Amino acid sequence: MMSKTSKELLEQFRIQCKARGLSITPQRTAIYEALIGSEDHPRTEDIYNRVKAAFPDMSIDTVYRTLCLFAEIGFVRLVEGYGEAKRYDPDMECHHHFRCMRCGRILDFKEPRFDALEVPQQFKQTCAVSSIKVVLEGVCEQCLQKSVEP
Amino acid sequence: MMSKTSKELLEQFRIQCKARGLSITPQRTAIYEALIGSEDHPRTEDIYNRVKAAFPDMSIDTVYRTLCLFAEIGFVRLVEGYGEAKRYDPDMECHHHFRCMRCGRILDFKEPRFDALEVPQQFKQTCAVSSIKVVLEGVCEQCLQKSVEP
DNA sequence: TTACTATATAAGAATGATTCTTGTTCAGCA
DNA sequence: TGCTGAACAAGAATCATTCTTATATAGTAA
Repeated sequence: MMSKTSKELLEQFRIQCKARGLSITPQRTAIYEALIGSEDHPRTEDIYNRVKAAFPDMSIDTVYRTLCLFAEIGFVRLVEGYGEAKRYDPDMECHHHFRCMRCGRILDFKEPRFDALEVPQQFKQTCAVSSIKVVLEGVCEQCLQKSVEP
Repeated sequence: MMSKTSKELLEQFRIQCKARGLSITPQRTAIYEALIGSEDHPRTEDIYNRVKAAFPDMSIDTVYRTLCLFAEIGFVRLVEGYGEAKRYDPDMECHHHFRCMRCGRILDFKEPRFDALEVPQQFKQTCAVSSIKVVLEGVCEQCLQKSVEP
Protein backbone atom coordinates (compact mmCIF):
# COMPACT_ATOMS: atom_id res chain seq x y z
CA MET A 1 0.00 0.00 0.00
CA MET A 2 2.72 2.47 0.97
CA SER A 3 4.91 3.51 -1.89
CA LYS A 4 7.73 4.55 0.43
CA THR A 5 9.55 2.13 2.67
CA SER A 6 8.95 2.52 6.37
CA LYS A 7 12.60 3.47 6.73
CA GLU A 8 12.14 6.36 4.33
CA LEU A 9 8.96 7.39 6.09
CA LEU A 10 10.63 7.36 9.49
CA GLU A 11 13.47 9.47 8.18
CA GLN A 12 10.95 11.91 6.75
CA PHE A 13 9.14 11.91 10.10
CA ARG A 14 12.33 12.93 11.91
CA ILE A 15 13.11 15.66 9.44
CA GLN A 16 9.61 17.07 9.59
CA CYS A 17 9.62 17.06 13.40
CA LYS A 18 12.91 18.91 13.52
CA ALA A 19 11.76 21.41 10.92
CA ARG A 20 8.78 22.22 13.12
CA GLY A 21 10.63 22.27 16.40
CA LEU A 22 8.85 19.16 17.66
CA SER A 23 10.69 16.81 19.99
CA ILE A 24 11.30 13.35 18.63
CA THR A 25 10.17 11.29 21.60
CA PRO A 26 10.04 7.49 21.83
CA GLN A 27 6.27 7.72 22.20
CA ARG A 28 5.80 9.75 19.06
CA THR A 29 8.12 7.47 17.13
CA ALA A 30 6.28 4.36 18.31
CA ILE A 31 2.91 5.87 17.44
CA TYR A 32 4.15 6.87 14.02
CA GLU A 33 5.51 3.38 13.40
CA ALA A 34 2.26 1.78 14.50
CA LEU A 35 0.39 4.05 12.14
CA ILE A 36 2.39 3.36 9.01
CA GLY A 37 2.09 -0.34 9.73
CA SER A 38 -1.72 -0.13 9.78
CA GLU A 39 -3.99 -0.72 6.83
CA ASP A 40 -7.26 -0.80 8.75
CA HIS A 41 -7.82 2.91 9.38
CA PRO A 42 -7.29 2.46 13.12
CA ARG A 43 -9.01 4.34 15.90
CA THR A 44 -6.97 6.02 18.61
CA GLU A 45 -7.58 3.11 20.91
CA ASP A 46 -6.34 0.63 18.31
CA ILE A 47 -3.04 2.46 18.06
CA TYR A 48 -2.88 2.64 21.84
CA ASN A 49 -3.27 -1.12 22.07
CA ARG A 50 -0.61 -1.75 19.43
CA VAL A 51 1.88 0.51 21.16
CA LYS A 52 1.18 -0.70 24.68
CA ALA A 53 3.29 -3.83 24.27
CA ALA A 54 6.42 -1.73 23.92
CA PHE A 55 5.25 1.08 26.25
CA PRO A 56 3.15 -0.51 28.99
CA ASP A 57 2.58 2.75 30.78
CA MET A 58 1.90 5.06 27.93
CA SER A 59 -1.14 7.21 28.60
CA ILE A 60 -3.97 6.99 26.09
CA ASP A 61 -4.09 10.76 26.30
CA THR A 62 -0.67 10.83 24.68
CA VAL A 63 -2.02 8.81 21.78
CA TYR A 64 -4.97 11.17 21.37
CA ARG A 65 -2.74 14.22 21.47
CA THR A 66 -0.17 12.74 19.16
CA LEU A 67 -2.61 11.55 16.50
CA CYS A 68 -4.29 14.92 16.54
CA LEU A 69 -0.92 16.57 16.09
CA PHE A 70 0.05 14.21 13.28
CA ALA A 71 -3.18 14.98 11.45
CA GLU A 72 -2.60 18.72 11.80
CA ILE A 73 0.87 18.59 10.34
CA GLY A 74 -0.01 16.13 7.61
CA PHE A 75 1.58 12.86 8.74
CA VAL A 76 -1.80 11.16 8.59
CA ARG A 77 -5.32 11.94 7.52
CA LEU A 78 -8.42 11.95 9.63
CA VAL A 79 -10.89 9.66 7.85
CA GLU A 80 -14.43 10.78 7.11
CA GLY A 81 -16.81 8.82 9.31
CA TYR A 82 -20.30 8.85 10.74
CA GLY A 83 -20.01 10.06 14.28
CA GLU A 84 -18.17 7.12 15.80
CA ALA A 85 -14.61 7.28 17.13
CA LYS A 86 -12.09 9.09 14.95
CA ARG A 87 -10.10 6.95 12.53
CA TYR A 88 -6.81 7.67 10.83
CA ASP A 89 -5.31 6.83 7.47
CA PRO A 90 -1.53 6.83 7.02
CA ASP A 91 -1.83 6.74 3.23
CA MET A 92 -1.36 10.35 2.18
CA GLU A 93 -1.58 9.62 -1.53
CA CYS A 94 -4.79 10.34 -3.41
CA HIS A 95 -7.21 7.49 -2.98
CA HIS A 96 -10.87 6.87 -2.24
CA HIS A 97 -13.00 5.01 0.28
CA PHE A 98 -15.81 2.53 0.36
CA ARG A 99 -17.49 2.50 3.75
CA CYS A 100 -19.66 -0.35 4.96
CA MET A 101 -22.55 1.24 6.82
CA ARG A 102 -23.22 -1.99 8.68
CA CYS A 103 -19.85 -3.04 10.11
CA GLY A 104 -17.86 0.16 9.61
CA ARG A 105 -15.16 -1.44 7.48
CA ILE A 106 -13.36 1.03 5.24
CA LEU A 107 -11.89 -0.19 1.97
CA ASP A 108 -9.33 1.92 0.13
CA PHE A 109 -9.32 2.00 -3.60
CA LYS A 110 -7.50 3.75 -6.39
CA GLU A 111 -9.44 4.98 -9.38
CA PRO A 112 -7.59 7.24 -11.80
CA ARG A 113 -10.87 8.57 -13.19
CA PHE A 114 -11.78 9.86 -9.72
CA ASP A 115 -8.35 11.33 -9.11
CA ALA A 116 -8.87 13.62 -12.07
CA LEU A 117 -12.02 15.30 -10.70
CA GLU A 118 -11.84 19.04 -10.79
CA VAL A 119 -12.83 21.31 -7.92
CA PRO A 120 -15.95 23.27 -8.93
CA GLN A 121 -15.32 26.88 -9.82
CA GLN A 122 -17.38 28.26 -6.91
CA PHE A 123 -14.98 26.75 -4.37
CA LYS A 124 -11.82 27.34 -6.33
CA GLN A 125 -12.35 31.07 -6.14
CA THR A 126 -13.31 31.49 -2.51
CA CYS A 127 -12.09 28.54 -0.44
CA ALA A 128 -8.84 26.68 0.02
CA VAL A 129 -9.65 23.14 -1.07
CA SER A 130 -7.03 20.69 0.11
CA SER A 131 -8.62 17.44 -0.95
CA ILE A 132 -11.25 16.12 -3.29
CA LYS A 133 -12.28 12.52 -2.94
CA VAL A 134 -15.04 10.08 -3.66
CA VAL A 135 -16.87 8.25 -0.89
CA LEU A 136 -18.92 5.15 -1.54
CA GLU A 137 -21.47 4.06 1.05
CA GLY A 138 -23.07 0.66 1.15
CA VAL A 139 -22.86 -2.81 2.59
CA CYS A 140 -19.71 -4.86 2.18
CA GLU A 141 -19.38 -8.39 0.85
CA GLN A 142 -19.00 -9.97 4.30
CA CYS A 143 -22.07 -8.26 5.70
CA LEU A 144 -24.14 -9.16 2.66
CA GLN A 145 -23.25 -12.83 3.13
CA LYS A 146 -24.09 -12.70 6.82
CA SER A 147 -27.57 -11.39 6.09
CA VAL A 148 -28.24 -14.35 3.79
CA GLU A 149 -26.88 -17.27 5.88
CA PRO A 150 -28.64 -17.25 9.27
CA MET B 1 -33.09 23.74 -1.41
CA MET B 2 -35.92 21.23 -1.05
CA SER B 3 -37.71 20.50 -4.25
CA LYS B 4 -40.85 19.36 -2.45
CA THR B 5 -42.92 21.64 -0.27
CA SER B 6 -42.85 20.96 3.42
CA LYS B 7 -46.53 20.09 3.20
CA GLU B 8 -45.80 17.39 0.65
CA LEU B 9 -42.91 16.13 2.74
CA LEU B 10 -45.06 15.96 5.86
CA GLU B 11 -47.71 14.02 3.99
CA GLN B 12 -45.04 11.63 2.74
CA PHE B 13 -43.75 11.33 6.29
CA ARG B 14 -47.16 10.25 7.55
CA ILE B 15 -47.64 7.76 4.76
CA GLN B 16 -44.22 6.24 5.30
CA CYS B 17 -44.78 5.95 9.04
CA LYS B 18 -48.07 4.17 8.55
CA ALA B 19 -46.61 1.87 5.93
CA ARG B 20 -43.98 0.82 8.44
CA GLY B 21 -46.28 0.55 11.42
CA LEU B 22 -44.67 3.48 13.18
CA SER B 23 -46.77 5.70 15.42
CA ILE B 24 -47.09 9.28 14.28
CA THR B 25 -46.38 11.07 17.54
CA PRO B 26 -46.22 14.83 18.09
CA GLN B 27 -42.54 14.47 18.98
CA ARG B 28 -41.68 12.68 15.76
CA THR B 29 -43.64 15.17 13.73
CA ALA B 30 -41.93 18.11 15.40
CA ILE B 31 -38.50 16.57 14.89
CA TYR B 32 -39.26 15.90 11.26
CA GLU B 33 -40.46 19.45 10.74
CA ALA B 34 -37.37 20.86 12.43
CA LEU B 35 -35.23 18.73 10.16
CA ILE B 36 -36.75 19.73 6.87
CA GLY B 37 -36.48 23.35 7.92
CA SER B 38 -32.73 23.02 8.49
CA GLU B 39 -30.06 23.81 5.95
CA ASP B 40 -27.10 23.62 8.31
CA HIS B 41 -26.70 19.86 8.69
CA PRO B 42 -27.74 20.01 12.36
CA ARG B 43 -26.46 17.87 15.16
CA THR B 44 -28.89 16.03 17.41
CA GLU B 45 -28.55 18.73 20.02
CA ASP B 46 -29.38 21.45 17.49
CA ILE B 47 -32.64 19.74 16.63
CA TYR B 48 -33.34 19.26 20.33
CA ASN B 49 -32.91 22.98 20.92
CA ARG B 50 -35.16 23.90 18.01
CA VAL B 51 -37.91 21.59 19.16
CA LYS B 52 -37.70 22.49 22.83
CA ALA B 53 -39.68 25.72 22.39
CA ALA B 54 -42.76 23.73 21.43
CA PHE B 55 -41.98 20.72 23.65
CA PRO B 56 -40.27 22.03 26.78
CA ASP B 57 -40.04 18.61 28.36
CA MET B 58 -38.99 16.52 25.44
CA SER B 59 -36.10 14.23 26.37
CA ILE B 60 -32.95 14.56 24.30
CA ASP B 61 -32.92 10.79 24.20
CA THR B 62 -36.07 10.96 22.12
CA VAL B 63 -34.29 13.15 19.61
CA TYR B 64 -31.37 10.73 19.44
CA ARG B 65 -33.66 7.76 18.98
CA THR B 66 -35.83 9.50 16.44
CA LEU B 67 -33.02 10.83 14.27
CA CYS B 68 -31.43 7.41 14.27
CA LEU B 69 -34.74 5.90 13.21
CA PHE B 70 -35.24 8.52 10.50
CA ALA B 71 -31.80 7.80 9.09
CA GLU B 72 -32.50 4.06 9.04
CA ILE B 73 -35.73 4.41 7.13
CA GLY B 74 -34.41 7.05 4.77
CA PHE B 75 -36.08 10.26 5.91
CA VAL B 76 -32.67 11.86 6.39
CA ARG B 77 -29.05 11.05 5.77
CA LEU B 78 -26.28 10.80 8.27
CA VAL B 79 -23.56 13.17 7.06
CA GLU B 80 -19.95 12.03 6.75
CA GLY B 81 -17.94 13.74 9.46
CA TYR B 82 -14.66 13.57 11.33
CA GLY B 83 -15.43 12.05 14.68
CA GLU B 84 -17.47 14.87 16.18
CA ALA B 85 -21.17 14.67 16.94
CA LYS B 86 -23.36 13.11 14.27
CA ARG B 87 -24.95 15.50 11.79
CA TYR B 88 -27.97 14.99 9.59
CA ASP B 89 -28.98 16.16 6.14
CA PRO B 90 -32.65 16.31 5.15
CA ASP B 91 -31.80 16.66 1.46
CA MET B 92 -32.17 13.17 0.06
CA GLU B 93 -31.39 14.18 -3.50
CA CYS B 94 -27.96 13.52 -4.96
CA HIS B 95 -25.60 16.29 -3.96
CA HIS B 96 -22.09 16.79 -2.66
CA HIS B 97 -20.34 18.41 0.29
CA PHE B 98 -17.58 20.84 0.97
CA ARG B 99 -16.38 20.58 4.55
CA CYS B 100 -14.42 23.30 6.30
CA MET B 101 -11.84 21.51 8.42
CA ARG B 102 -11.46 24.57 10.63
CA CYS B 103 -15.00 25.54 11.65
CA GLY B 104 -16.89 22.40 10.61
CA ARG B 105 -19.24 24.22 8.25
CA ILE B 106 -20.69 21.98 5.56
CA LEU B 107 -21.68 23.47 2.23
CA ASP B 108 -23.94 21.56 -0.13
CA PHE B 109 -23.41 21.76 -3.83
CA LYS B 110 -24.81 20.27 -6.98
CA GLU B 111 -22.47 19.24 -9.74
CA PRO B 112 -23.94 17.18 -12.58
CA ARG B 113 -20.50 15.94 -13.58
CA PHE B 114 -20.10 14.37 -10.13
CA ASP B 115 -23.58 12.88 -10.14
CA ALA B 116 -22.63 10.81 -13.15
CA LEU B 117 -19.70 9.02 -11.49
CA GLU B 118 -19.84 5.31 -11.92
CA VAL B 119 -19.25 2.81 -9.13
CA PRO B 120 -15.99 0.95 -9.83
CA GLN B 121 -16.44 -2.58 -11.11
CA GLN B 122 -14.80 -4.19 -8.07
CA PHE B 123 -17.57 -2.90 -5.78
CA LYS B 124 -20.41 -3.31 -8.23
CA GLN B 125 -19.88 -7.04 -8.27
CA THR B 126 -19.45 -7.77 -4.60
CA CYS B 127 -20.98 -5.00 -2.46
CA ALA B 128 -24.27 -3.16 -2.32
CA VAL B 129 -23.36 0.44 -2.99
CA SER B 130 -26.14 2.81 -1.98
CA SER B 131 -24.44 6.12 -2.54
CA ILE B 132 -21.52 7.63 -4.37
CA LYS B 133 -20.57 11.18 -3.60
CA VAL B 134 -17.74 13.65 -3.72
CA VAL B 135 -16.34 15.23 -0.59
CA LEU B 136 -14.21 18.36 -0.68
CA GLU B 137 -12.08 19.21 2.33
CA GLY B 138 -10.50 22.55 2.95
CA VAL B 139 -10.93 25.90 4.64
CA CYS B 140 -13.99 28.01 3.96
CA GLU B 141 -14.13 31.66 2.90
CA GLN B 142 -15.00 32.95 6.38
CA CYS B 143 -12.17 31.08 8.06
CA LEU B 144 -9.69 32.22 5.43
CA GLN B 145 -10.63 35.83 6.11
CA LYS B 146 -10.35 35.38 9.84
CA SER B 147 -6.79 34.10 9.52
CA VAL B 148 -5.79 37.25 7.62
CA GLU B 149 -7.45 39.97 9.73
CA PRO B 150 -6.21 39.65 13.31
C1' DT C 1 -66.43 6.22 22.50
C1' DT C 2 -63.90 3.45 25.41
C1' DA C 3 -60.74 0.11 26.86
C1' DC C 4 -56.53 -2.34 25.65
C1' DT C 5 -51.83 -3.15 24.30
C1' DA C 6 -47.75 -2.46 22.11
C1' DT C 7 -45.04 1.27 21.16
C1' DA C 8 -43.02 5.53 22.43
C1' DT C 9 -41.51 8.66 25.83
C1' DA C 10 -39.13 11.12 29.97
C1' DA C 11 -35.82 10.99 33.37
C1' DG C 12 -31.83 9.93 34.88
C1' DA C 13 -28.08 6.61 35.25
C1' DA C 14 -24.41 4.50 32.58
C1' DT C 15 -21.08 4.15 28.94
C1' DG C 16 -17.63 5.44 25.60
C1' DA C 17 -14.71 8.76 23.46
C1' DT C 18 -12.12 12.63 24.20
C1' DT C 19 -10.10 16.54 26.60
C1' DC C 20 -8.43 18.93 30.60
C1' DT C 21 -5.58 19.58 34.86
C1' DT C 22 -1.74 18.89 37.47
C1' DG C 23 2.47 17.43 38.81
C1' DT C 24 6.53 14.95 36.84
C1' DT C 25 9.85 13.69 33.27
C1' DC C 26 12.82 14.19 29.53
C1' DA C 27 14.67 15.87 24.70
C1' DG C 28 17.46 19.12 22.90
C1' DC C 29 20.32 22.88 23.59
C1' DA C 30 23.80 25.86 26.08
C1' DT D 1 26.26 18.14 32.34
C1' DG D 2 22.81 21.02 33.81
C1' DC D 3 18.70 23.79 32.32
C1' DT D 4 14.17 24.72 30.45
C1' DG D 5 10.25 24.37 27.77
C1' DA D 6 7.92 20.78 25.68
C1' DA D 7 5.98 16.31 26.39
C1' DC D 8 4.13 12.96 29.33
C1' DA D 9 1.20 9.97 32.84
C1' DA D 10 -2.60 9.75 35.74
C1' DG D 11 -6.79 10.59 36.75
C1' DA D 12 -10.64 13.84 36.84
C1' DA D 13 -13.88 16.13 33.90
C1' DT D 14 -16.64 16.77 29.82
C1' DC D 15 -19.30 15.71 25.86
C1' DA D 16 -22.02 12.69 22.95
C1' DT D 17 -24.68 8.84 23.10
C1' DT D 18 -27.09 4.79 24.84
C1' DC D 19 -29.41 2.11 28.33
C1' DT D 20 -32.89 1.21 32.02
C1' DT D 21 -37.10 1.69 33.96
C1' DA D 22 -41.37 3.41 34.94
C1' DT D 23 -45.08 6.08 32.72
C1' DA D 24 -47.86 7.81 28.94
C1' DT D 25 -50.14 7.50 24.64
C1' DA D 26 -51.21 6.25 19.52
C1' DG D 27 -53.65 3.13 17.11
C1' DT D 28 -56.84 -0.51 17.18
C1' DA D 29 -60.55 -3.51 18.49
C1' DA D 30 -64.84 -3.75 20.82
